Formats: sequence, structure tokens, C-alpha cells
Amino acid sequence: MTSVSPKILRVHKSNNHLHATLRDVAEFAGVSIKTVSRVVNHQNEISEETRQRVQAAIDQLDYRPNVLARSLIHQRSKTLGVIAWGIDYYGPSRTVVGIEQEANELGYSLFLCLVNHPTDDHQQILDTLISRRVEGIIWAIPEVGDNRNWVQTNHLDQLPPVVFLSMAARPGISVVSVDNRNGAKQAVRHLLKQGRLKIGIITGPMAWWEARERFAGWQEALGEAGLQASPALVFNSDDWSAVNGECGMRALLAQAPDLDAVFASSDQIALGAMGIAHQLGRLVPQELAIVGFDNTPEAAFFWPPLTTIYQQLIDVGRIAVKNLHAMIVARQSQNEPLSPSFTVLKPELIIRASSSN
Amino acid sequence: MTSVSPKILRVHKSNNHLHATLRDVAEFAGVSIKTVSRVVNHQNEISEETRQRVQAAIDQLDYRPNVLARSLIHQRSKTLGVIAWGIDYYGPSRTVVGIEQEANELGYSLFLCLVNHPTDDHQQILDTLISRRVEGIIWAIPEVGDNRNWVQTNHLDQLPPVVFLSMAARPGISVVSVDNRNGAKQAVRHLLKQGRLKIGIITGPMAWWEARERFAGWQEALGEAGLQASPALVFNSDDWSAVNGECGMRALLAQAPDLDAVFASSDQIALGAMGIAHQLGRLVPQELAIVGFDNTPEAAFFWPPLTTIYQQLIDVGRIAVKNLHAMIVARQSQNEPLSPSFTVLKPELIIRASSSN
DNA sequence: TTATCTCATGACAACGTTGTCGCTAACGAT
DNA sequence: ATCGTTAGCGACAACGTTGTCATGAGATAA
Repeated sequence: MTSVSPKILRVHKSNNHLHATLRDVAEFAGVSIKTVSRVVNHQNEISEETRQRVQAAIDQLDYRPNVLARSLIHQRSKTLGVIAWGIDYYGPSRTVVGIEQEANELGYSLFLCLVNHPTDDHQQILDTLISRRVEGIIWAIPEVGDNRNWVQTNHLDQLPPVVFLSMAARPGISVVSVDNRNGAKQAVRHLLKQGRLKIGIITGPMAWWEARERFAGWQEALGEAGLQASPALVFNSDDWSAVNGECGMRALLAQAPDLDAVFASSDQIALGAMGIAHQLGRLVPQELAIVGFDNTPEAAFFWPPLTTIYQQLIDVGRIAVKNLHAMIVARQSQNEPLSPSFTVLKPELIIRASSSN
Repeated sequence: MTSVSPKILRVHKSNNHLHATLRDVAEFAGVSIKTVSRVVNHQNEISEETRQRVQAAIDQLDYRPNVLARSLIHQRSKTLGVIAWGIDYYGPSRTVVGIEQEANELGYSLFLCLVNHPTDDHQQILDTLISRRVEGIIWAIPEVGDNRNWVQTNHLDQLPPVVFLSMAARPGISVVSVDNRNGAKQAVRHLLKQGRLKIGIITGPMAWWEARERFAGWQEALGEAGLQASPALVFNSDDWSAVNGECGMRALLAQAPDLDAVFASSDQIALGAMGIAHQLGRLVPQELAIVGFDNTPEAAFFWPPLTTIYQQLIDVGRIAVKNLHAMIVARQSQNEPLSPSFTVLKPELIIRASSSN
């Protein structure tokens, strides 16, 4: 516990504000406010001599332009808002990283807003962002239950441009998603190719759109192969955690003792499932092949290393911001608003030891 | 790919701006700007009759106060900045969650700024935040190499208040940290209590302060027990990943064949280490006990479940914002600036199967 | 010489708020 | 009738910028 008080060294300024203003610099350099403004903004109708004198004053006083004032004049805040959930999980946080990177490259600053649960009320957050005059919003809360119904009603056109992440296509709405259904299909097709015939699924929480899509992909892939998607092969999870992988694996082995493969709807679920397989003495992959979804960094080091589906979540974030930026530009240039885009990214199968003979 | 153009329904306003202003509302309601302002801010020197009339106009025009203008007047932006690294990792992202929660509760909005690497240049980010007039900054980039040296030189007092996360105590600087050294000590003491005598360590990257602290804790705990911290028991990682856990475990078993326990400096390192133990046929924990650090959600489901050190990272974030808020309040009330605080949180040992006999 | 032109600079309004102060009408007290 | 008092409301300046336009000095052209 230290308590040395920091020394306060501050250059004398004419006012008692925290920051020097154009006025301060102008007085200091003996020129008008406008002249200083020109120097700050590198406008060139200014003599080299005064430019240098003003620049010296700027440095001396450690002047920093006030972006709030600029935003007010220009009617552009150069900020975006992200409304997200679960950034302490791998997927959501990667998406936010992509969003931040692209926003930064395009010159936007990012307001981060988090909800504790996907179905929490968001009106207050939205109000805050609007009041702060963000130019656009990335809606990164997963689609759970009816938490996207407001999109239809609450007229979207009196909001700044919004890009939604991970939801079903809807008319008039910009969306960036990973093709979860295709990912699940790839997983199950791979298992079929390995000769597996009794392929179970541990779903995610079915209130989630992504969980339903992955389930549908499992169904479709089985259908393609002429196999029955019987209820005995299905376990529905409450959440995406490993606990449910454990429950699911126990239940499936009880329901379908001749099970020879499991598609787990997340890597965490797969992890729990593999733990139970070990406990029950089922060899993975020889007796039981397992595939996950997400490709978390740990998955490659599970025992055995986990076959899984890789989602380009950083790209999801980047593309979302790119599209959002296009919408902002279109709106401000008074053109017809851009017709909403629906972008889908195809995930990739990563084959590891948990599924290959 | 849908392309239905959204219908534009916008209430008529006197100007062509995106948002209604006090002026718009005032004209609509036939009162002065100031009167509308009073309604918006729930000031009471106003008659109930006009209040209702103005409120109706506000609702009609969907007026939202412009926080940028307010910030300008009040000289308070009610925003904070976080400068962070690695939020796609478990630890950093949890910390950010804590920061966001507390900021939100205290009425601040949060600017999120990320760096790709802890040693990247941060000056530009700092400039952006200052220009946006954040009232305080949370420095959530880990201390790596000399990336905190600027703190001494670049006079901290011409910045807004800053709270640093996870660094050694330094005079004049506010810090919130987890006691990594103590955490490592707890881990090693636990192994000693299990009767282990040859306890190796796979460190994190030693450029990191946290890695050095955990190493020091290992050393100290061995010293307490009168044991030799011999170099043969040490493997230095390049990073925190499972790959290094694999390398480390191989190296340690070669250097010290009678090894009976390993303290891994992260859960991921522990995961890699356990994988190699399995491959080499060493039973965990019977022949080789393993302890990790972080308590990631997966750790409880590793095979075997991993004993590890739990850090209250959400609290780190929350406390950091609380302290920052106190600094802000102190500075604006013209008092002597608050003497900097150094807060240390003690982590907890979570005992699971990977270490208990 | 005078008119025109360019260059460097400054005065002023505006962005959307809020704080200060002043005004008017109504009211009660004397 | 006169004098405060108060409630309700508006005019105005200010926050820190930027855009528009005006101004004056000097250079150039007629």
C-alpha cells in the first residue's frame, strides 16, 4: 500500500480548465481562434511563419482538439455502439475483437454495452447509445426466444443503422451470420464418412437460433444418408456448458446403447461428453466418435484432440462493421438507403483424433 | 440474400436533421427552448399544464437529448476508456465484463480500445481517448517487458485519472491486481501437503510480470518447505498456450525423471501438460499431480478435472472502476488529488482430481 | 496612378444544450 | 392603493469547435 502523492506540474493556462482550448492557444500565440483551428486541421492558407508560431503554442499548452465539440458541429460523432452478450465466452469475445479492429481502421471509436442475459431488456442501452449519437449499432446479442421480435415492430428506421449478428434472414434487416446449419452438416457428413451409423446429437439450448440451426443440420445430414433422426438420438441441453455434455452423454448411452458417434453442439459440450465416455470406459474415437462446434483454442488439446467446426468470428465482426459503415455512408449522402444485406459465412471442419479411425 | 427496401416513416420536423432538437420541440409546443429543457430535466418550476403539452411534443417528435452538447456544457463526458489486450482470452475478457458492469452502474459509457500485442504502441489510442474527453482510463494491458516504463516519464498528471491493472506497485500510481505470487504459493503448498517433493514448474512467458510473480511464488513455497528450487525443475514458456504445456512437460520429464508434480502457470499450459502425461503413460494424479492457474470454465471438465487457482477477475474490473470513479470525483471537487491506491485481491485454490490422492 | 487580384487572417454565427438572470402577472399583506 | 413575493416562463450567453464571409495588405495588371 503506497501513498506517495503525485506531483502536479501543469503549464499555466489562462483559464482553470482541465484542457487547453483553441482560445487558450490563440491568446498564447497572439492570433485568432480560427487561425489556430487552421493549423490544427492542416489547412494550408496560412503563412509558414505563423504556422510554426501557433504550432509551438499548441505543443507548449499540450492542446488536444475536443472531439465532442467537433461532433456537435459536424453532426457526426464517429462512434459506433456494440450491444453484446457473453464476451467472457470464446465466440462472442472474438466477434467483438473483429468489430473493434474494423471500427478502429475506419476511424470509429466503439461504445461497448453488455447485457447479462440475451433476453434482458435492451431499451435503456439503446436510449443511451442514441443519446450519445452513435452513427451505427452492431447488435451482437444472440437470438434467443423472442428477443428479436422488437425488430419488426419498433420501427427500425428511426434508429441509426443497425447490423444484426447471427440471426435468421428477415426482410429489411442487415445480418451477418455463420452458416450454423452447414457447419453441423459438415460435422455429421464427416462422421458418416467414417462409417458411423448411429450418430446422436447433444443440442444447445433450443431457444437459441444457433442451436436450432445446428440441430436442423444434423437432421438434414442424416436425411441425406437415408438415416432416421430418431428421438432416442437426441438430448436437449439447457445451456452450452460441459455439464450438459455430461448429462447428454449419459442420457444418450442409456437411450441408444449402440450409439457410435455424437455431434456435440459446442466444444464445451463435447468436453463434458468425452469425460463421461472415459468414465464409462468407452474408447474415443474407436467406439465413440465425437465432434464439437466452435474450435476453441483448448479443443486441439483435449484428450483426445477434438474434431470440431471452426467459425470465422473475427470476420463476422469485421464484415458487420464494413456493412454498417456502408449503410452510414449511404444514409448521410441522402441517397436511397442501401438495401439491407444478408451475409453468411461458411464454417470449416477441423478434423482431429476424436473422430477419425 | 433479401433486398426489401425498408419503408421510411419519419415524423415531419421543421429541419432536415436526423434527430429532433430542443428547438424543434419548443416550436412544436409553442414554448421556449428553456421550458422544454426544464421538462426534459424534470425541473419543477413549471406548470403541470405546459409540462404535459411539452411532454406530448417530446413524445410526438421522439426527442432524445444530445449528450454531446450536454457534455460540452458540463465539462463532463460521463465516459471512461478501457485499453485492453487479449479479450478473446478468458481472463482479460472477464475483467472487461467487470469493468463494463461497474461503469454502467455508475452511469458511465465505455470506450473499448484493443491492442494486438501488449507491447504495441499505445500513444494513438491515448490521444483518441483524451480527445474524446474520457473522464478516466482503465489500463488493462498486461505488464510485459518495459511496456509500463512510460508511466514514470510521460507525466501522468496531464492525463485523466488512470487505474492500472495487474502490475507491480509503483509510487504515485493506482493499481488493482491479483496476488499472483500468493496464488502460486497456495498451489505449491497444496502439492506439498499431498506429499509431493519434486515439484516442477512450467512458467508463463517471463517477460510478463504475472509469470514472474507466479514463478516467485513457486520458489518461495519450495523455500518454506526447505526444498531446492533447482533449474532442472523449471521450464520457461514463450506464451501461455497448451503447446508450451506439451513442450514443458516433455522437457521436465527428461530433466527430472523423478518428477512427481507440476505447477502449470496457466490452465492451458496444464492442459497441454496433462496431454503429454497421458501419452507417456504417467498416471495423473497418482504418479504426477498437476495444478493450473485461472480456473477457466473448461478446467473442471479436463481429464482428470484440474486443480487450479481462481482469480476474481470480475472484481478486479469492478474495483478498478470504483477506484477510478473516486479519483474522478476527487479531482473535480478541487480537493487534493486522492492518494493513489494499491489494491490486491487474493486468489483461491480450487482442489480437483488432478492433484489429490 | 488606379483597378483588380491574391493571400493571410479575423469576426461572426452556428451546432444543441444548460445556467443566470430578468420579466410579467397574480397574489396576499399592509 | 401600494408593496413585496412568488410562480412561470423566456432572453441570452456560454461550452469548444468549424464554415462562411469580410477585411486589409501587398502584388500585379491596366
